[in-house]
Amino acid sequence: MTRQAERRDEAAGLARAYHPGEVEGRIYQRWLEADAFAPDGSGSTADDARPPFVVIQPPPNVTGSLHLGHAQRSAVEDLMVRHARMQGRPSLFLPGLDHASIAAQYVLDRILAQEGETRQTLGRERYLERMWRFVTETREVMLTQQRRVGASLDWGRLRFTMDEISARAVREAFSRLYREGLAYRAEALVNWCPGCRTSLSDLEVVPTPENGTLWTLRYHFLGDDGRPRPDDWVSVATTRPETILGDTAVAVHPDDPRYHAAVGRRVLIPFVERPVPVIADPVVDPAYGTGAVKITPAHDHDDYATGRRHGLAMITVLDDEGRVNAGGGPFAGLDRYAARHEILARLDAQGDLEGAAPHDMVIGRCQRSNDVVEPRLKTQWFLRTKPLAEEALAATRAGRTRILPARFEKVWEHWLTEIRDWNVSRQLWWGHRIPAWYCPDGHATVTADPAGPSACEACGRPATELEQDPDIFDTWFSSGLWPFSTLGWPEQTPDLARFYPGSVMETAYDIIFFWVARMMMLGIHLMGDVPFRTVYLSGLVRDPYGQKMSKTKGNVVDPLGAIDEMGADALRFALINGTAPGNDLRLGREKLENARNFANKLWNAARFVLGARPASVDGDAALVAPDVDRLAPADRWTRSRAAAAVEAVDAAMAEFAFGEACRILYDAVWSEYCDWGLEFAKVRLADGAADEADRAATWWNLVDVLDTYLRLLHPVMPFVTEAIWERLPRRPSDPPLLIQARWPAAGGRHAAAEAEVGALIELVRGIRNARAEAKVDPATWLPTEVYVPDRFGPAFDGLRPALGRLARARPLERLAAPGAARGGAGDAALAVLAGELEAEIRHGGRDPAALAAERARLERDLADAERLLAAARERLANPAFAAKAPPPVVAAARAREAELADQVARLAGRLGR
RNA sequence: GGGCGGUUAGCUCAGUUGGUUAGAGCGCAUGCUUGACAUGCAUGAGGCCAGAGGUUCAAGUCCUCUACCGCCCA
Repeated sequence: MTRQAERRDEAAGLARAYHPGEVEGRIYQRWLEADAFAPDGSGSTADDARPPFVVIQPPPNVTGSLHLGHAQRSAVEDLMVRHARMQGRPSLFLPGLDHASIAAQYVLDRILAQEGETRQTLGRERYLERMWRFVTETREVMLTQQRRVGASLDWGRLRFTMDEISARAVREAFSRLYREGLAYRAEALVNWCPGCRTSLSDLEVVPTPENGTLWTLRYHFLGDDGRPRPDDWVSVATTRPETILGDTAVAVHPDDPRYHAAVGRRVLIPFVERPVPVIADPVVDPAYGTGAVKITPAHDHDDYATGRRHGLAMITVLDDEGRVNAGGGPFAGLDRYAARHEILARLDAQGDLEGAAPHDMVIGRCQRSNDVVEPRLKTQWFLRTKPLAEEALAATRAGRTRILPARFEKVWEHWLTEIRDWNVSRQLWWGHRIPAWYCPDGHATVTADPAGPSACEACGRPATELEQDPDIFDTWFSSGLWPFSTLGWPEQTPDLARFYPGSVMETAYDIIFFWVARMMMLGIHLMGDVPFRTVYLSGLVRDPYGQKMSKTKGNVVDPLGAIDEMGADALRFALINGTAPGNDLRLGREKLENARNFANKLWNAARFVLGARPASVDGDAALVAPDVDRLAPADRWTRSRAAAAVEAVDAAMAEFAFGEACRILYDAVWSEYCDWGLEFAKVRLADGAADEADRAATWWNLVDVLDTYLRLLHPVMPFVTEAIWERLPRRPSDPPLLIQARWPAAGGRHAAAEAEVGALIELVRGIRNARAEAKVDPATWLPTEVYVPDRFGPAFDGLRPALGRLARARPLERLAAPGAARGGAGDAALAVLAGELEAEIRHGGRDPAALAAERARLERDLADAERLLAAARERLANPAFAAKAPPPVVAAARAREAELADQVARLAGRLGR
């Protein structure tokens, strides 16, 4: 950098390039110190008469760390909140953390294993102490990361799903559901993870394709003497030979002729020597295996249903860790897979293993530990979801809650219609303990009182004889209360009255059932109103190849790394720009670089504006809206284009089209404000001949328009906009910080300026194009004559110096009449036609190559125009078009035809035709 | 098996209720240290909007079917 350049930078007070690392921490601190985040903070500029805007943040896992999905959600949520805040709405953005019991235990158990400990060696109490220590450390990681992203969360209202307020809400919710008969305890077949040693909800079981084996085994029929007949058997097919120990029947299809004679007879289950009947049931698929299947009601969901229909015994043969239990005869103590191996070997040895065939199957695995899920009979708490789901469905059908994008409504409908009861018991320690106490007679007493019941509700036995359920709740139960537990429910707090229901629930579409549905069901039931008006579902963030990011694949982009390198604004912009709601996003380096470049562009535009302040303007002067009459046409154009951006961004925001809003602003700032607005103004500001007041007006206009763009961009790029704004002159009525400032009001379009200056811009483009194609050295000034219709005259005169510079035209003369046809092709002038406007560039030379290029360009333009003209005429020639299309469309088509015809004529003339 | 989404420039993606010439970023080509920015400037090339039917004055956009890819549910 030259010395001179350095001095200029000092003068502007801004570094040559935007360095986010130098401003982000300081800016976030300023927001915090100003107390600008809370709706009722001392720095809030909200208008309390306006309706509040509430986003309760989906609480990330306390033991996790921020990934790009979180970053995107935070960016989107923060964008909505900052926008609402600037509109003067009291805006609450409530932060929180989720205890994520099974995930947290999984993480901690692995750490303990490294220390040679286990959950069991520590015991419940010490384990929980350890967990609290652990989450106290990890929670800071998450919170710091949220700040780095720039999320304007109300930290004073930070909540944790395991804090006392949440705990109270959980107890209260459960005891109410229990009293209403919506929570019940029953023995049922549940999904059991032997690794995590807990039951799981249906949603936590991931169906996984597997290359398994289908074995065929022989069960021998019992003879009249009660002994198995060596030569008389039924062949059954199974993928799980170890479960034969729990078999209580063999089933065939009632219409299967192969087995008519077998139904009603009895076979002997080997090893456990159990006689069981052959039954007929239509669920059996005769085409599967041999058409005869073994029935293990205690270890298979389908068999469980069959067993219940036929009143079969349910014999559990596996324990909590997936080992064969004492009922498993010679195999007791073996792991389920070791037992499988052993059983097959012994069946084979005794000639009862008939065959084995490869078999593609789907098995359930634990979402967390990936262990194969084992269905087991357990006594657990369940929620009756049907009535709750109906209320949730009614709410979305009536539009009391809107789901965006709307296509997810179908998925929503289907899931809630088919919903099954929700198993909420978990055999874990880290979570909310179920507030149910049992007396020796088996009566259950449920209470919201943290001290527990004083006596058994049913038989009056004293508390000392009661024992609390050792289980905890499914994490999603407490998460389901989040929209109101965070606001203090069940206490009727002022926050609850003011901020429930929330405005928008923003989350990724993959937890619509896990979480959104549960919040809806519990919110409507317990609060009497939906928890939020809008559900906004984001897409998933993927790597550049479309893969889901995961630690095991090693393709995870660390948001903090991206922020360090590119800046938080760049990350936010990259995560939102050009996205559509519910659509996945592939994020790669290019998008981040593009966003970083945009932030830098904005920074440099500000640098220019600040550095270009005319000497006559006091550096400390307050921003005054410039006198529009005094402005040059280009200034009015710049102003009007900003007004257009306000309109377009408002429209996009109203539809939650945030990606579209970003795109509009990117274009407006870069392609309009910087490329043309600043370039036009540059010339006027440097024009020594111009009136000092005119120069000041132009400069103030640049400041004013930049101020508008900073406001529009602030929700998505809060740091760089705030950093610029703090150096920019502002109105006396403005607050100290941009975060507190008002969103720009719509209005102020200037149609004439847009049309006139727009046409002149096209002319400059045409001239540049002609020069480039003729290989004119860009540095060369060429005499240029321009024709503009009279109505564009004043605009042309006002812009003449700027046009001259941007088109490298000197001298730049105005022709009185269209002149494109004058010279004819082949003279030493380049002809340019831009709409009604024309230019002739005198380049003097008669280089044959340049002449040929010139002619080729005009030929190409003519061919294009003719093609378009033909299309336009064909359209108009259709009588139905004029008859049926709306009049404005027809009028536009006619005008278009005339314009094209004129262009064709002029181009043809120029080419000597 | 049921449902949803995608298929638009070499790549990644926008495209609001059908309405002038389908856009962007990156990449590519050519040329530029032009007084904010090389994280930049200028100019350009590049698209039968997956395929086939249909509705309409008019279809990337609405309907039907097909193909391929992906996701969800069972």
